Amino acid sequence: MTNVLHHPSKEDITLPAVLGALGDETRLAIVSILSRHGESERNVTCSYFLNLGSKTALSYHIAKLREAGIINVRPDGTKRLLSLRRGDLEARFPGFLASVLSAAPAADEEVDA
Amino acid sequence: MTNVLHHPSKEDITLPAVLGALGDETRLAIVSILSRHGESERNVTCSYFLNLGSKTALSYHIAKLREAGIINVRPDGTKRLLSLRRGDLEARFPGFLASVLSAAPAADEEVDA
DNA sequence: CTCGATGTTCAATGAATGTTGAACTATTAC
DNA sequence: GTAATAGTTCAACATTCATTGAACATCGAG
Repeated sequence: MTNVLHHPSKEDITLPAVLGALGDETRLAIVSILSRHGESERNVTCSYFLNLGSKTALSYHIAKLREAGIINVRPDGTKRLLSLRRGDLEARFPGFLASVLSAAPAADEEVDA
Repeated sequence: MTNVLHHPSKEDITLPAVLGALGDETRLAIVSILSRHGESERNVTCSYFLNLGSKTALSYHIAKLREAGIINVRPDGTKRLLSLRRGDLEARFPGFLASVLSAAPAADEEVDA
């Protein structure tokens, strides 16, 4: 059925949805870590965050971030490549993402490498 | 009992708490309206927001904003004067409040004046 | 002191949230 | 083909969240 992942268009990203999505430690950590991985999607998949929770929980959180318009999820084989929607967020809420990221917790990323 | 309203000190304001508090339409509207009322507390009391919900609901939301460190609540007689903690928020998360406020919904403030 | 106004507290309620494990789909490797 | 890998979906569950109405506390005015 809905095999296509829905992403809100830039203009459909709303502030309450973004704030709500980021108001969770796990999701904030995902975004923070994601921001430290260069521009495009680079080998950052869902399982990259398994240290933050079970794969079911991650699926849930990542869907929330996607539906809020914060991240992009692109299927690549059996994996999903994740990336921050920096441009869209900056266009929609100038300065917002930068201020959040600069204040985001150090995010002791302990990754299963 | 605890007749004194607790406000977190500047350094105890955390990003997840702030994001969580702002991830609610009613509270975002309160903050938005509050930001449009000059610097200090100026005749802006809890009942100023009665168009946004019942007084019980407002008491709840205003307490949330206070506990998150977003607003200051100063008792004045039987009223409480509300004000944004602009300085503390700016010191803690530079640029954050400005970016949120500039993107916040127009806040059709219909006040019982 | 009594009244009216401003808010808070409490218990109850329903909705939304986040987590889990099992089952499932889809792709890749062999 | 089978098996392994990567995620999703589902039902169940516990927790938190937001709202309501009733009762209460506090202050100012008269």
